[in-house]
Amino acid sequence: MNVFSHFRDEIVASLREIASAGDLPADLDFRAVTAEPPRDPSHGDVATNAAMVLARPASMKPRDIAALLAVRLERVDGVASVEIAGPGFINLRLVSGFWHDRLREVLRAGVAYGDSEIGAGRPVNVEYVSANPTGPLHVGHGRGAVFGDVLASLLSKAGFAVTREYYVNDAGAQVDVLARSAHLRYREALGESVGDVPEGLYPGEYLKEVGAALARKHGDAWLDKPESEWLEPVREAAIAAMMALIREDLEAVGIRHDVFTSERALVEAGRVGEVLDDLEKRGFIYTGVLEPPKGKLPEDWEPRPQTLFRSTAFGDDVDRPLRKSDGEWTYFATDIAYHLDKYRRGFANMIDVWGADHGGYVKRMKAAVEAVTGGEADLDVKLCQLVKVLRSGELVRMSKRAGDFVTLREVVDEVGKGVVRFIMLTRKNDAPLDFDLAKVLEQSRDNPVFYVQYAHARVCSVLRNAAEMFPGEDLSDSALVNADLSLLAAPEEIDLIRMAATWPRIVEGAAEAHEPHRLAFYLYDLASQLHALWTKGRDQPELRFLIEDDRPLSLARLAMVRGVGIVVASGLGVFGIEPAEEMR
RNA sequence: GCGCCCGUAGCUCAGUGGAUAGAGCGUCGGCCUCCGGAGCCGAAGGUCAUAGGUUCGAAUCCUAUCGGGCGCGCCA
Repeated sequence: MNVFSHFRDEIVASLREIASAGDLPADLDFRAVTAEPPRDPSHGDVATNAAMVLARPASMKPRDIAALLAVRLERVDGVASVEIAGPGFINLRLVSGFWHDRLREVLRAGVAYGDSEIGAGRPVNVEYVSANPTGPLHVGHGRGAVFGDVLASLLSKAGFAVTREYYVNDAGAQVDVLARSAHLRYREALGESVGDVPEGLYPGEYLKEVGAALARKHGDAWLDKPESEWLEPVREAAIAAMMALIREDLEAVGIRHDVFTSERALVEAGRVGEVLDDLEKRGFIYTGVLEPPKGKLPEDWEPRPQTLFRSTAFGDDVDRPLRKSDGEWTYFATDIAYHLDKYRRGFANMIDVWGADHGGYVKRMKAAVEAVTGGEADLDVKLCQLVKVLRSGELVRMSKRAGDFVTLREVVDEVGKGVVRFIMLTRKNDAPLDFDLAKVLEQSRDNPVFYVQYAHARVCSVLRNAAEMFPGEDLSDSALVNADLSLLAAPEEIDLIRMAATWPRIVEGAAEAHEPHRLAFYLYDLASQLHALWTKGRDQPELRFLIEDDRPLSLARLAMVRGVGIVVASGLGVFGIEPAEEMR
């Protein structure tokens, strides 16, 4: 249960009753009414702004509305008291039994706790990674990869029908460069001395294996032959090899896409021509000459008539070219066809995860989606900022093997996939991220992965101790749910349960905002509160989780501690991280 | 020049239009013979870049300015 949407429903129901009794205007709009945790916990458990937001439309004083509402809210299940405060807030204080019920809910649900129906089974397509098939993934790709993957899991937990998609850019000039680079390595594999890799080709050593494989399979069939004879087959082989490499890299961080869509296949199926014909008929395509870009002028700039999409009609700054001077489609043109393809496959909700360097591309893509779907589809583009890889504060320089960047694989091999997945979400997607290889392995509060994992391990540890202290006692979740939870009455205990019971609200909020990093911050806070209470037990033995001569109280506290462990596990589950049983 | 993102404590950053803006690190002071050590409690530290505006209420929304990052036809 999302406690806050539950009470919001109760509040709105009460408002409707008041309206039908004639004490409020009949046609009030309640959308602005919220129910939230008050910033200051001493104000109670749930606060609503109802009286303040309705005052003006109802032409009444906030306090008068609050008084009417308070009377009814006092009778709502779980409400202990209602007070009107400040400019017109209504603060609800809940009975502790309400929180005990939530704890039972956690224990019954297990890691499914926090699952929500707000998605109502609606399909969402999350497209992420989509790195060019020209080499291994670097850490920047890794951030987008983890972000997209966890966002997908989060949306799935929130009740959406999620498809994880990878768009394979296997049609542009970059894959021809790849083919030439692979052919060079092929010649090398056949004994030729190629020297330094020429400017304009991919220098990465990972292509040596591709060249060697080509040599094994095809012998000297493409040696000393014109490019036209080998370009296509070499390209196919190289793309396949690169995609295999990328999928291994993704597998190493625990990512598997449901769908791989090939750009080349879309082009060859004539889908680009189709969508552009349609746009042309509707008058969104014309031939024109663009103004030269301001600022840094390309050296070979010359005014030239181009096939342009009227993206300015949909909020873009300039109209965008669809055809290159060699007659090929621009990337944008194929991307329009691709997004229409997603829409036709049933996705009115699309999320694209891109690197921040593609920021200038967002407006035109949104414009295009609006144009080709008649405004029926919603595209959200999430831009992931750069990752700076450090070791104890020192910038880590690029690796030779890959060419010029730190590969995702190197980082995963060094610190583990769970750490990579968590750290990538400890910042908002649009803020730059420092990834310190030394710090993320520290066992300290400064390291969020450790701190959160330690909370789960500590819960497991307490349970292990309990099993020794109370041999024969059933300590499973289904047994703990029957513990006498009314014994959990200390404010610290209710606070901890309240925090754990906020999880469903965090899930829904993060899912709606497409912001998985919120989960990381929440888990850190929850862990912090558990550790604090544990430590408090040192000075105040009566607060310890296990008290040998008070079995009922110990069982109740085990239920609480276990509840926290479940929520941590549920959160780590969304992150795709295995919760730790112990920290050794 | 234009567009997008960002500007919050000494540093790194949270903060879904709500009440007295939070956390970690660092600094200072205390605690640490514990269910599992890798920590806990407290203090100091803020013109939320600046100036206007909208609102009962703005770090949050709008406008302008300043500062930083990214991008700016035929790359993807």
